Amino acid sequence: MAPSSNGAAAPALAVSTVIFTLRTCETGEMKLALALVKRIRKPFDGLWALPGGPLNITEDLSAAALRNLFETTALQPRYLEQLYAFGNLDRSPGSKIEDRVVSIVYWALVGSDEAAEAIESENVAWFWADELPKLAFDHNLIVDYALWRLRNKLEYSRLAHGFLGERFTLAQLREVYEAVLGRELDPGNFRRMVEANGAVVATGERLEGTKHRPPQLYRYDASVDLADQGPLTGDKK
Amino acid sequence: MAPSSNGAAAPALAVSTVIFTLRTCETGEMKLALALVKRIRKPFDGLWALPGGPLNITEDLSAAALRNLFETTALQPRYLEQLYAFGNLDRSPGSKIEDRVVSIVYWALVGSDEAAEAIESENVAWFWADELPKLAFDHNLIVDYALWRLRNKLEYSRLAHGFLGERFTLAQLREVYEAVLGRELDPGNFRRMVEANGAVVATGERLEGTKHRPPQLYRYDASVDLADQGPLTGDKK
DNA sequence: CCTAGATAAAGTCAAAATGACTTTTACTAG
DNA sequence: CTAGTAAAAGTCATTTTGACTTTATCTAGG
Repeated sequence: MAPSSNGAAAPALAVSTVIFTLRTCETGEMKLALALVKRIRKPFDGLWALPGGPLNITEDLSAAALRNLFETTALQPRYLEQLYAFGNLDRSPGSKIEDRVVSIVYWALVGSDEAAEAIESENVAWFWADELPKLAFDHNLIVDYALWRLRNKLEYSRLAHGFLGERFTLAQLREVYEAVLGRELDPGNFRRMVEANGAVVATGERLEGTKHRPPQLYRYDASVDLADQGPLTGDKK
Repeated sequence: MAPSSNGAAAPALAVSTVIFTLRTCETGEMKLALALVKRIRKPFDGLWALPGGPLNITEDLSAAALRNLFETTALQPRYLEQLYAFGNLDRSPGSKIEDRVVSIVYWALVGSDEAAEAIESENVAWFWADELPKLAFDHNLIVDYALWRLRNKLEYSRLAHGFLGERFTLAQLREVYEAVLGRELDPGNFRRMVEANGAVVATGERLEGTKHRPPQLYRYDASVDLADQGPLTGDKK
């Protein structure tokens, strides 16, 4: 059961994370962004890559993802889910077989208000999800898959909450959906969908100071889970 | 990038597979079954477990899954997909931390005709998915999650093909759906759903020898993929 | 105070999808 | 020729969906 202890060579194990947030772009609309780090050694020296690192032997997989998320951005995510284990032989062309790494990749959502306080530096930066440069290793493929999962999950879960604060208007919630799905949604139909779903409740409060009819503030019903956390937290109905 | 080569202890990596098939039970109806192997050493000596083993350094993750599937049952699957990476610290209670194993688990579908020829022995056997004994490690949790995924994927993909031969009647296809979902489906509505979906085409041939009106034989439209194979094979629309 | 502009919130309506049925067809067995 | 069976086609009321209209409630500016 422990190949590394019987002398045979074993692939190394790393954990990486795709960290999503929503940020306001030049035109004023919300857009999906993700955090990348610049590589400072071979292979792919100088290219941007997903944050990640080795898994400590005393650390759960998700704990490793949280740790490297915190180490790179100084943030705690609102949502974290395992994405996929990437282990193809050709994912680091030119590397020696002894240096083979299997990456277990997580994806995370960070509140857009908090993301503003995230560390940014020469080597850590946010990129628009639809304008990514060529990334190191197979990381473009990984990001594409993470985007696909995010968009799919949004429809039948409370994922949007991962980007918003405790209280929000339906227009804000709709903005999140529009930014993630990349298309406009009809406000009336969106309201009907959200109200039928039942995961969101009106607080009775209103958001003041708009230059139009003040909207209701809503919150998520705490009895509904944020979303499917994988097999580890129950309730697959 | 390679923690095992810099002296720090690293968790070992293994690949396991949940192998599903459909078999006819005593009452004559199809039921979902899965292949298990009996453990012959500690921990969990004597309990049944998912087939699996270490990942060779020169082997892709899916190749390792195929290899251990073949080694235990002498079968090739019709469908193979990565399920999840299980790496919790407490998944092998009583084991020493140095013996920690992270398992990347795949799930596979095997044709019901072929499954009849699979190896069966004292230590390898098929179990009904709804009548499993207590399994080794966290394998009951893993199987539950695999079942959940199977049932969810069935609805929007051609997964059922994984259990059937090239040509099949709509009644046979419906039987697969009923066995996997565990409930009866209306034949008329099922036909309408399948025809609207368009993944299945009539061959023009009929199945003779029934004691009623002979049904059309259908096949899957080859231009449609069997199902989502994860991020590695494109086409997430 | 009145009006224009904005968006919230509610409502309308036709088309499409769904679930529960019925009818007709084409075979086998006796 | 008849009964039994399941295939295949069709019916129908309900629900869901997408596109759209109307009304309500605020601010800003005259």
